[in-house]
Amino acid sequence: MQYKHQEIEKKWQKYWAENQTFKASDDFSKPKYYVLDMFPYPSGAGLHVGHPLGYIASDIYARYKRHKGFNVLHPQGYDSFGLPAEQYAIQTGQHPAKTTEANITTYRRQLDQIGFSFDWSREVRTSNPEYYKWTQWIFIQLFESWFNNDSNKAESIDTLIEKFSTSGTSDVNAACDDDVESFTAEEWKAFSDKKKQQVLLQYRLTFLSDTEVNWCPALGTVLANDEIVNGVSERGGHPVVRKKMTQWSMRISAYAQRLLDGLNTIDWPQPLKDSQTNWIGRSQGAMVTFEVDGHAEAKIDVFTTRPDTIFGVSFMTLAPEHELVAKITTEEQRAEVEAYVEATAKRSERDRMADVKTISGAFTGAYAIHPFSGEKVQIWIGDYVLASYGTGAVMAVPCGDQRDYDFAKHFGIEIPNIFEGVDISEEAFADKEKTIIANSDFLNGLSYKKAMKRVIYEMEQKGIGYGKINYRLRDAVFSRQRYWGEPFPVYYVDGMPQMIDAKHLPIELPEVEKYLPTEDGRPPLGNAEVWAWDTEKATVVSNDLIDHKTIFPLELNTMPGWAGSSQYFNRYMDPRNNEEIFSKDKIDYWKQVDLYIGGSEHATGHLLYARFWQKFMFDRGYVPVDEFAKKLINQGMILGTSAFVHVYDGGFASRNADSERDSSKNLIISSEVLSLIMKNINLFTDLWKNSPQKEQDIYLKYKIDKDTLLRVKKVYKRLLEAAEKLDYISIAWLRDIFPIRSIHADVSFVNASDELDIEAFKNWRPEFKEAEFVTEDDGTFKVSREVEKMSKSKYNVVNPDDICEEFGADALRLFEMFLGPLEQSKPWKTSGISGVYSFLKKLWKLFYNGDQLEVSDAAPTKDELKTLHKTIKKVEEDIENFSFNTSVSTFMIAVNELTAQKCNKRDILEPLLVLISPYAPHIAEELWSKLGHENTISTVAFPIFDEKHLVESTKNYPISFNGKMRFTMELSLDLNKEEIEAAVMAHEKTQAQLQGRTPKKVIVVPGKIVNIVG
RNA sequence: GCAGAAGUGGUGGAAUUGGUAGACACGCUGGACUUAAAAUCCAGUGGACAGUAAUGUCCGUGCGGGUUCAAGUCCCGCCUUCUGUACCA
Repeated sequence: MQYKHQEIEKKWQKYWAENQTFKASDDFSKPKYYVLDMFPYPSGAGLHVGHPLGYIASDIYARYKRHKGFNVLHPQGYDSFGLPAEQYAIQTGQHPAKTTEANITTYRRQLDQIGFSFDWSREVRTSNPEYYKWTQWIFIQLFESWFNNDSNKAESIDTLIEKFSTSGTSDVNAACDDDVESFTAEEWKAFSDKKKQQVLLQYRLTFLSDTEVNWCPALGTVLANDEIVNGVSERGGHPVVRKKMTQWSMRISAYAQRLLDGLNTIDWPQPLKDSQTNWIGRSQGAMVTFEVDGHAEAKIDVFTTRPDTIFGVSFMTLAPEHELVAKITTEEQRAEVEAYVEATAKRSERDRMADVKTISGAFTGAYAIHPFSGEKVQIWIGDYVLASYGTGAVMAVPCGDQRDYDFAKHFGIEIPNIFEGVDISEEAFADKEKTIIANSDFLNGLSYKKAMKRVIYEMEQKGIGYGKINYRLRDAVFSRQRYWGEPFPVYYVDGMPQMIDAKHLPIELPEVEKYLPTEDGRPPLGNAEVWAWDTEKATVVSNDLIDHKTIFPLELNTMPGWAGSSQYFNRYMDPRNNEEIFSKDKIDYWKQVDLYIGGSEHATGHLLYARFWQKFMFDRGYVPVDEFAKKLINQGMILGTSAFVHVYDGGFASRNADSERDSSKNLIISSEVLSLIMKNINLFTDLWKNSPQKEQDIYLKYKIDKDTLLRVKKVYKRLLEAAEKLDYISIAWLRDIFPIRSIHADVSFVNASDELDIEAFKNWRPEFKEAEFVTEDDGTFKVSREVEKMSKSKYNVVNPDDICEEFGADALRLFEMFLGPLEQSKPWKTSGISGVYSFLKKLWKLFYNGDQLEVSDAAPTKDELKTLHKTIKKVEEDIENFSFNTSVSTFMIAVNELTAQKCNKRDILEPLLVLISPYAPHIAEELWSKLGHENTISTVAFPIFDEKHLVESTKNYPISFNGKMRFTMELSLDLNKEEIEAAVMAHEKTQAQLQGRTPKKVIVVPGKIVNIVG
């Protein structure tokens, strides 16, 4: 019997589905293991071979853990709300639910054919009402919570109301809006109901606020910071402008410190932790208040990380958008300031970012009062100060900050030096460690650290400032002006948001005619006709019925993409529960994800938001741990190996002098021919110019040998012939230049030896139908290769369907792992797959002799046992270290050795199959059943490594001389150092190496190496 | 600019604590089988030099130094590539 991958793989995929082999049980007595892949978005393009890489790795690990006796949870589902389906709906009018469903079907088929051990009974889809019911539920919980800075955790809003009614705001230390007012308990009690709601909204963990948002006119929506790349939308590259809108936000900033601290408790890749740390952007410093001269009511608050340099302040800079600008600008300066403000507003975010070098600004004419010295300092505006960071104002210390320094130099502002023994004539001095403060009153002579402490103390004494930790992390905008997302469970009474009672959830997405924003600029849900909340019947009713008494309008925004993916990992633990988000006993058993695998692009989006929600859920007692994923691995990207053909792009020598260059007549040159031409371009030009030279002179002039000249002449002749076929005389040869245009060829037309199927290429690209192809000497045409991202536009996409068809899922799985370390990005080359495919055939042949299954029950030999146990050891270590590439090599070595040993012993082959089964599950199941087993191999115990089979009595010692290995020598491991040395010195080759010299030293490391020095 | 990762044959990569550099595979070369091709199998394959040959010598892990009996691996300085991030006060 031959190894027939197609038959075998279909058979076992069917078996697994029918027997629900990979269904995770809720048997709480077994140890659990939770392996999760990052939530896939089912795109219309389907999978390419790069996508399953992480899934294969996690699947191997999941299967391995089953062999190790764990109750494994390995679910899969779909992040099925999202922009592409909606964009498609706008273009075609098709309901996004429909296209999403179709995409999921394709996706599922592709996943199934790779043989993943997913527990599909737990599948979730974020766009299913039964699922988003719980996304809405969490939103309500956030609304009903506030963050108590004193307890450092989220609490029910009731405890805040309690505080307000007993002691007003005096006892409240909360994460809240900046502009909250203070009141007493009596005042609180006297507030109207609406006023109370307004106040509470400033404290809730999800809240409405007028925020400056990133508005993308082309997409008609607001984008989060991480959805913007270089000032344009990540999706589609559309421009983004800043705009004020009323939006739901999430008070993630309350968790900044805990999100930072939590990073120390989880096993995540350092680069990922670093980017979260950066994103959170903690900086320690002080808030300082500056009075403005002549404006008693105006105060400028600044945040600084260098309060120790406060005596170096020689001016202040406000962001052009700062609210005080208009107020304090003097009449003389007004025209200039207004012109500058207008000019900055016009500049797009992108321009501002691209243009970091240009220094610009304007003097307001106003002066601030230095809080310590009482001196007057100029107030400027400049666009290097960002309105959105800190307070939108800085105290400028030109001697200690390069940007302030540059600004001061540019505008001729004074640069006082407050550092001892430092020259600041060329640049600012920012080295904290070497700082000694001078010319600074009470700070003179102090180091950075001491000055910091002292100055903050003085500020607090004088009431002009205080020590503060600032975070870059902004509250996350949670509203999107989209159709295809979770609706908010919110209606509005008198402009105040009200939560719909959790028992009425889900609030389902309404039907709309058009998926675009309404004509008056409301979000797409503004098109819905049945979108009002009847508080008496507790149901969604027609908009006509809105009376603002019992029937109210519903929220028109929807939730962002990250809403559904911030809780799905917990929902998988109990996905069909309609009573609770998950039951307590299940979350207590499964707890958290043990291994999470996915791409690094989610570093500051999904992975930060999900951690935030988890911490919130932990605070409110819903989950037992405050980090959702113990260990995380970023799989690298699989890149494509693009193929290029090179089209000659220069002139031709024509028969008819005034004939135009005909664009349909092309010369396409094979890659090795091309490099010969490039290297010897001047020789070709000389050949064309017909300057006859002696061969000897050519060799000398061009420094080439006879063979090269011969090749050059051959190629030259072929080029002439090709030009002639195109009706030209020749290429118009130019000295030093051979113009070419490189164009992508579809990789499916190229074989393992980089040879192009010319006919296929011509059919694909009809404009080259008439082109002449200049081939290699052997008549083949070679493309050149380059590694690029895998993408349709580069024609280097490889589809896993084709691979599964031709080589099978097992080969695909093995090959993806074999390519290289999981975390690294690496290029895909389909030709390499033949290696793992023939490995599978060799494995098959260990069991089959022709059509005959031949497996012996005889006792294995010592060598066979050694091969087996060395493989067990290595493979187990590899899996534990996620070094899957090396275990594939190990399998190959094992099978090569067993083949050489002609081993067909059951006692060897059975454990070998278990080892291989996580990697190549189909062939393992098939051979396992052929050996007479009735049950699946997937839960058979992993073989146990036994050291005794690897114990050696001798060692083949490498004998080196001055560190260079010269020969090896078989010696007993029982020998001690002296005996080894004696044996080595006695060896004739040693004497030959020494040539009579006496060694200075002989290093003997028993069991390892011998090194003779001298 | 800052942060992180990585530079090893023609290619992907291996060498887990400093101890035989290049495992395993692709590709290539030669051979067997075949009318032929594919598939399969066998042998060789880092470079240079010497030798009919067995074999031997030298060079070799981005570059330059250092530590060590011994360095791809450790230390110092530089170069290149990739990834992330950026007027963050």
